[in-house]
Amino acid sequence: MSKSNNHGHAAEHAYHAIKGRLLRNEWPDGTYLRETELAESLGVSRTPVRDALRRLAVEGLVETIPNAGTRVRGWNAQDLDEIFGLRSLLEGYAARLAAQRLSEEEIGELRTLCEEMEAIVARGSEDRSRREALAPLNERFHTLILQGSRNGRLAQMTRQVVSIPLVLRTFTRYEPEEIRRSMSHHREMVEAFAARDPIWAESIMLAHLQAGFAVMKRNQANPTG
Amino acid sequence: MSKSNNHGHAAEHAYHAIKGRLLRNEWPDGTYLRETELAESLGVSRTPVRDALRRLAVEGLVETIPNAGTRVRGWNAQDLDEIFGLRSLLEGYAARLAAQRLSEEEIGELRTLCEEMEAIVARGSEDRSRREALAPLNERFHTLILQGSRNGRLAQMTRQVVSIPLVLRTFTRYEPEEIRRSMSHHREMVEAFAARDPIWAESIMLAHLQAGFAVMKRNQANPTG
DNA sequence: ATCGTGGCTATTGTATACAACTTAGACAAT
DNA sequence: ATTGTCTAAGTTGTATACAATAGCCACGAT
Repeated sequence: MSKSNNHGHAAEHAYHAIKGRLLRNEWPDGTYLRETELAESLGVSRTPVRDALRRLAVEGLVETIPNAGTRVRGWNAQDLDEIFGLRSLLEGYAARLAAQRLSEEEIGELRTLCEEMEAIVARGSEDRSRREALAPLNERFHTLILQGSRNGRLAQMTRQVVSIPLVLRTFTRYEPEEIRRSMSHHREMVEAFAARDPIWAESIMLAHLQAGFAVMKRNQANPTG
Repeated sequence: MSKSNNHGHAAEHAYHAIKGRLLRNEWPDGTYLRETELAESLGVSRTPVRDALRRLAVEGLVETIPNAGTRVRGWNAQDLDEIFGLRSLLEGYAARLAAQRLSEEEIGELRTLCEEMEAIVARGSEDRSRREALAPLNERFHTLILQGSRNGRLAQMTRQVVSIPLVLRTFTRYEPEEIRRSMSHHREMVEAFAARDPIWAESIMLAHLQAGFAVMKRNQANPTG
């Protein structure tokens, strides 16, 4: 039997639904998200929709203008620089802490993730499907490191910052050499963790993110490769 | 004519009122903040109160437990370590960026703030009143640096992290030597900015925060000096 | 005596009704 | 032609009514 009702979950549902549509880029930048409209399309009232929009505003995905509405937030080059600077700072710090705090089991799982990702790359499938197979493993890899930092606030803040560039990931194309480099970074990071070397771990994390940023910037410049 | 009504400001009012009471430590840790109660005491309905509580939960001052309520969040030693680690990371980064980006006018204002704070210290009034006179100037000093980083998200994140230790500031006693050291840090930071030296600026900011943390930890150990 | 069960109360979550503000457009005056 | 004002529609902000959940206490069964 399903629950007789959806009570208690409407706000959560609205949040995930709207966030999903934002991450899939379904609205152009600047679009006003009308509460009534969203409420009807989701089958709930305006109250939980407002709740969800406020949360998304905190995360920076939309901006709320008092008495006028909330609209989809777009990012220019400077925004991307800001976000990437913060992300590097936070994830670099997380890697530094994680090197001292990850359990052997967690390091083992990171190593397994490396192997799985390398297997996918070795299979050499079409670009789009490979990216879709890689994404959840890569996300798990980074999430494990955040957890390994044993700093809950750091993990939460990082998730906030990282959610924004996700919007752009769909458009990013990696060259074969760049994929290999990314895999190599993951490998080396695990080694740094195993060696319990915070500086090594942080450095390679910074290089890893910086390289990814470079790829994204190149793709922003030439949108349709 | 005053505005005929307070419409449009109830949520904002509720937010500031509740946050103020939280920062003044009016409720013990773990106290459940009942929406109806707060609404009546503020003369508004539950709707804007809920809004305010959600915002405060994002900032980490309270925690919301689904279907049970939101309660005042307390911090243990580990929480304080986490918060301070993050604050150092973020404000250090801000100082590094600000060294390259602050305008000459802003550096001038920082220098003026130093002089004003030193004047207050030289006056040598009673500890409590001195602290109250110093606090807004010190806050302005740090805020200027955050703005000078020209990274809005960094400034916003830092404000989030910094608001929490504010709760504890009331209990913190500085020894004369510590006050002098703090003033000296401010001075040196301005010099680092004037020299446009990011590493110097970041280093002295880290030392400044670390020293403040040490004072707070000492006071936590012996609560009533 | 203890454990399980059932209803009761208090509180949160959601829906709806209403008030006030913002904005756009038409019309008039200069 | 341009500017200002007024009106009206649409949207957000707030209040209130209602639904449903969670925790607690009393009560009964074993």
